[in-house]
Amino acid sequence: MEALPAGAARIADVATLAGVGEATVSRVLNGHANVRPATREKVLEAIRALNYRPSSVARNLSLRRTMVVAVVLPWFTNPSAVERVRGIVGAIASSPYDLMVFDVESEDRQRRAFELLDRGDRADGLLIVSMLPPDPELKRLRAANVPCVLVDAQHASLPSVVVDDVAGGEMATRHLIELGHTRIGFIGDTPPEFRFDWSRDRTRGYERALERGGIELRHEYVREGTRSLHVARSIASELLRLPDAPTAIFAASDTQALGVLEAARSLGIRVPEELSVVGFDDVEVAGYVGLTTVRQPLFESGRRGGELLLRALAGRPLDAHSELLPLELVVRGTTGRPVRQQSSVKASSSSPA
Amino acid sequence: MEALPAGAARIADVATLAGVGEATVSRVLNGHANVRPATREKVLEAIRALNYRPSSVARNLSLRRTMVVAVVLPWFTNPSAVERVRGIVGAIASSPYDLMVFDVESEDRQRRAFELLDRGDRADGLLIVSMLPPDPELKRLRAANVPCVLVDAQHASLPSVVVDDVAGGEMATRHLIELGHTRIGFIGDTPPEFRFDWSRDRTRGYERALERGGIELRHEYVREGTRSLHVARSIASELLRLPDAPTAIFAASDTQALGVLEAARSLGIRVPEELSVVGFDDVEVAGYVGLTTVRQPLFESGRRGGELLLRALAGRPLDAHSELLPLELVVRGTTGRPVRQQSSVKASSSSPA
DNA sequence: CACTTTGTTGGAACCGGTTTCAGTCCGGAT
DNA sequence: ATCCGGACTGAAACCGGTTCCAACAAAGTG
Repeated sequence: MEALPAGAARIADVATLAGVGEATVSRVLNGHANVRPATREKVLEAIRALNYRPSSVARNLSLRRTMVVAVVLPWFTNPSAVERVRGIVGAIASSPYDLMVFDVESEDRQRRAFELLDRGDRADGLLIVSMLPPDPELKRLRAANVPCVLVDAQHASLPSVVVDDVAGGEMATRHLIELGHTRIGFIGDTPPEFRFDWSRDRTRGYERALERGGIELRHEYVREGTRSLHVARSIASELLRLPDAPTAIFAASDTQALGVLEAARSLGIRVPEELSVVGFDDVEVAGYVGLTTVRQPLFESGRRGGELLLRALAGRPLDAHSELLPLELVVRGTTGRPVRQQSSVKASSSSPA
Repeated sequence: MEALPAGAARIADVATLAGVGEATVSRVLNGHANVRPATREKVLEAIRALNYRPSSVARNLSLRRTMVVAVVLPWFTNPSAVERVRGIVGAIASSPYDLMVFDVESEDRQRRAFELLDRGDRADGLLIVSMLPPDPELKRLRAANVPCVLVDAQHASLPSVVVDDVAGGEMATRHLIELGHTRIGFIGDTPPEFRFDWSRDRTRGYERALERGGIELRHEYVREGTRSLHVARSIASELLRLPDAPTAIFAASDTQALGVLEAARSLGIRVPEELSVVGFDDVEVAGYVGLTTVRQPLFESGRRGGELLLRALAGRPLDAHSELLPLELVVRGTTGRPVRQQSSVKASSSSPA
């Protein structure tokens, strides 16, 4: 008579069929002790018969726990962000937690995301990537006792996984200086309000390297634009058309460095003979195009962040310690010694292939 | 005296403070009609005063709706899968739904994911990428009335977004044949049980192209391996060391094609002079290394799948129609005419090693 | 003025679990 | 035989919303 189940079985159905109380079914489900083996068997039998599975929503409500970890990040379109997410996925995969992704491309969406999250009823923990939540949100998160870990961002009151962007910027720039460059351009990132300002730190590293190298900072060499390939390309074009154009450019991200390479190509400027280019990140393509860059462990940053969060969720206390991941200069084919040029006399025909 | 809230405000608190019933608060929250303006204002005032925000879990339980869309996919590590996810994120971002990601690298995790999902209490809809859920799960999903859309997979009872893999395989192979190649190798994918078997279709396309081109199929040219760069590389090495080695290789994915390129490089075989290579997908790196490949709209497939699912969630019926996305051969630098080699004199008539 | 309507409202019953708490049943000790 | 503690068990009170339904007031109708 009841061909179609008309909805999944509830715990009450199991209890009825097994001839026990709901509490007992719950105890069996959660492996609590003190259930007589015979009773347990009856319950399991009923569960099997009804193909019963508890509703996780109801469970969440009752336990005040969701078994979900949320990742909040701006620009999921960014390849380096994706790499971090992959690390996070890797870390979370072997845990009982599931993953929710919030791509907050605008401040509006950011607010919405945190409104959902800061009560702690949508996710048990947060991984915040490459951005900083506004302070009121942080307060609420703390009040709701939702552990957070920052990845590629830093805050006095939160644990984080970062790299030393100042050192990285300096590393890249020093490499160019050591090769003999003195006219070194920089293409940075204009951070939206809500994003973490790592670009600024790389700029500082750039400035510091120049200073230590005894090279005067030229403001017309320092430009900012959104972190996109084609914006970087047009900025690079301007830079390269300067009367006294730089012989090297340090771009604050690989994506932007690729834009610089395109600009050079379309202007007929040869790399690295006439222009050296350094990027930052070491995304996959960097290896394929032979881009010299500062490698930061993107995947690892996500994995590590995930681990820290899991640890916090497991109840182990988590201090606001900031974990520093190593940077490494990867020298490939886009950097070389500058040619002595006044009016681009002769391109050295005996350049290293 | 109550400095710390000791937990977020509940609807009851709002009701009390506003001096109305809970039902009325709920009406105000959900914009129901028939609430006197004065009452509404009192409630809003109380909400503001308490900084109240409804618990989404409680809401979910009551409404039997989660406002979550889940993406289930094997191998989040795969760049083409990531590209699809980005398309999905793009489509979902502009909707009221949030996104959950289930990376099911093993059958075990797959089962777990569907156990969570098939009751429909964790997500309102599913996007299943590059895999096929087992039939019992599909039944449960249908019973629970959870709409599903397949991306890069096909099933008689479900709507899907796909490409014509047979045509794609044929397209790639025909390109090689038209260039004059007759000894064409194929490196395919060994699909785990639970994954959708597109590799098989590409193999069929390969076979069909050979047939139509009047070229005899040589089984020693057809190999399978997991979809990874280094496995493909070692397979390619074997292929290239064959006494009568192929002059061209069609790899069922760009990742594998990159492995082939590496194998060629380490064997000192020049591409495309001595070996032509065609991939499949057109991931970002393909453009940078100049790989000839069959482009499939990865991002678009995710976006389109997301759209279809949103439509279904909006109540519009959704038939099991399969949406076909276009393929396009992108000729770059890894394919060319074969050179006449002397060591092998008319291969097909003599004995195959 | 009595008698529907119609517009607002709050009590209470859900949604489907977990957990407290009080009770039952039992063997062992006095 | 009586008492006591511990092992099991189920009714009921949560978790925090939504919504049915009955109640009641104000307004419209005869």
